[in-house]
Amino acid sequence: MKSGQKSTIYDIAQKAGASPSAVSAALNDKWKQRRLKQETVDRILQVARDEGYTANLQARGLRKAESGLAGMVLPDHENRFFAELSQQFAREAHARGLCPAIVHAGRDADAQLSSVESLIAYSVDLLMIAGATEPLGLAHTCRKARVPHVFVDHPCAEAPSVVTDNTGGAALLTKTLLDVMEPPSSADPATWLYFLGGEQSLPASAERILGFRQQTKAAKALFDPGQVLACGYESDKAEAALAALYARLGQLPAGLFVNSIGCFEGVLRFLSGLPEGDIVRSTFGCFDHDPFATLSRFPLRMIRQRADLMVGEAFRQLDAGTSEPRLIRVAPELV
Amino acid sequence: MKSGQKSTIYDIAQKAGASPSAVSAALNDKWKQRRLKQETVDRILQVARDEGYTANLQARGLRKAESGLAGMVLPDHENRFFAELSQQFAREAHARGLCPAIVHAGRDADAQLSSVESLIAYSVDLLMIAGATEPLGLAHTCRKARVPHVFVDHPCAEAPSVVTDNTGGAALLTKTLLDVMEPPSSADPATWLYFLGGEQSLPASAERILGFRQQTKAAKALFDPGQVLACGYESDKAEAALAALYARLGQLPAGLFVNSIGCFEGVLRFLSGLPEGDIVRSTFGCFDHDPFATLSRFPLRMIRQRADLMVGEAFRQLDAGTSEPRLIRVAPELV
DNA sequence: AAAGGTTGCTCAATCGATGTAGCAACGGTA
DNA sequence: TACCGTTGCTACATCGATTGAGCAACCTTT
Repeated sequence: MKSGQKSTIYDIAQKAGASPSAVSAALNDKWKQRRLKQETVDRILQVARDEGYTANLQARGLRKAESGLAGMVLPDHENRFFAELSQQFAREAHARGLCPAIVHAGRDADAQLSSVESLIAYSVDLLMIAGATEPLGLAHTCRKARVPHVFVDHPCAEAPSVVTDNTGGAALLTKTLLDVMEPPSSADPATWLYFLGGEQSLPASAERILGFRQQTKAAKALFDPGQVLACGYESDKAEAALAALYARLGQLPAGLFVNSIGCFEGVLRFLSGLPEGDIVRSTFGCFDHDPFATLSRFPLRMIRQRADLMVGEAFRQLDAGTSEPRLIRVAPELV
Repeated sequence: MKSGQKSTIYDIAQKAGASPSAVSAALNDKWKQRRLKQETVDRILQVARDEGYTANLQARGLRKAESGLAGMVLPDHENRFFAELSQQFAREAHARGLCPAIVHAGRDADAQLSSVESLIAYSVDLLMIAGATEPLGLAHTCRKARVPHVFVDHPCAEAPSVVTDNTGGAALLTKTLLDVMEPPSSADPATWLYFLGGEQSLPASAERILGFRQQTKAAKALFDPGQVLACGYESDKAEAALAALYARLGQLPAGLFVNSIGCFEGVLRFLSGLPEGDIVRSTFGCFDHDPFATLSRFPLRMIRQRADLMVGEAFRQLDAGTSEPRLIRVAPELV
């Protein structure tokens, strides 16, 4: 107080005429087990309050070999879904009395690894990893350090993981779109439903494509491998791919399943150059959600990943203490 | 290694046939000052590498009375602007060799205070506070703990602060909207430009309203206090307020200055229930930015706060070590 | 009065890294 | 031979909180 320095249990002990151990016990509500008099405890707590004492969590962490920190690693925050994940993570961490430490590590595997190592060096009590580029290495590091960990969004084959039910979500969106469209005919590619965006090699995309195929096949609306345009995740690529499709068909396709919000941005850019009439004949869906996408001038079905449920599931895994691999799928919702 | 436990400098010392001090010196590149033989150092480093040693940052932090953590407190992440702030913060923290610890504290003053205290308890090396509800108390706590701190978005009268030039930005947006609209007439409230959202009592809103008033007055388009609808920041409130206005006017107003992206969401919800023709006669502006909003079905001018510049300025304040109050305004851009 | 139990506390080691102070061995100088 | 300087290292206290072990003082019991 006097010098503006933070006070320690030693200061408090002195002012309260007690020992540091007594102070510690009093502050941690362990005074009954340690058989301190109520009176002594009251005295200590009074002094602590007067001094504005707050524990040095590094010292506690060092002693107890834990930190009270909940670590999260994720690629970035510019994505609505990740933003929701981190928000929910912070909420749940708080509810467990942990302080969230969130690190943006980008998409680079090495950067992600160094972020994980750095969090481990702080003795984080748990680690949630979203959008891991190379999950196996990260899981290995976590296990070596005995840190409870869980993967979200991108699963890991060797650790508990929570992911969106991509196949189911894609199937749902596909079915919804087909229900709204005129029945496609094999003769005319312009009447087909196309899948746009993502990469075959990535599990998430692959699963969505699977869901798309299942439903189009069931509805006898799968005619050609060319219905799936896995052009990548960048908006530019999606814009270009759609432009090419438009040129080939001479018009927009009857239906378009857009694989991510980034791609959808590209789609919107392309559409903004078209006359109104061209657009209203088409049906659009997007596997991702953004409240502002409702702004579009045509009806749009969207799949919203349930960040809240996913984080909840992830914490349940951590609470359960399982470190065995396990894949949990959370159904997304149709908006 | 063998037991999977993390190794310490003591383990390394033993395996390398050296003392813990020597190990510490070697690992911290202080061996020249400590006069260790190159050979010894090499031996130590080799062992450290083999063991996969990483320092216990809590122990180091305890000893050095610092943590290598850069703390940030912000209300939430659902807002694009805050998301950008935190992203930029993480980048800059990283560039300084610090690990970002980002806490979502909501808008509640007590929650924010306890977040700040908690971060201080971890001996964060600096603290950036965005959107503080009651900055003075927070600043006081930081000063008492001698933690360098800076406020962003919501300024503090007693500490370095970086804010958007709200007045200037609002004036710019107002002027832009008025330039596009038909000249409003005092006789017909439906021809007016309205301000929607925010709270008079909050500095940011007050400044924006000031900028709005300046420009509408200059353009002789300020007719009535009722032109400013400070209904709060929630989308529901904004939706309700706009609905009420619509009911009163029998139509949409000629111009609408929406105070934040959250409010704009409410506006969009309301508009989605209206026929196309009703909307095209109005001019919209929003003091906030979202990439998707640029693709809306009506033209929309947006003010984009420069999170990147703001965080940069904020770090410059921290680097300079000034703890004296100082208010830095960063001009936003029109999109 | 000796033995045993309870009450109310304190001592001291511990966590892992850091850094000052200092020790031993050697070479050179007077 | 005694003295000093350099080189290469180690010992030990320290940061602040936690916690097992243990010590007085007091009260019962036989």
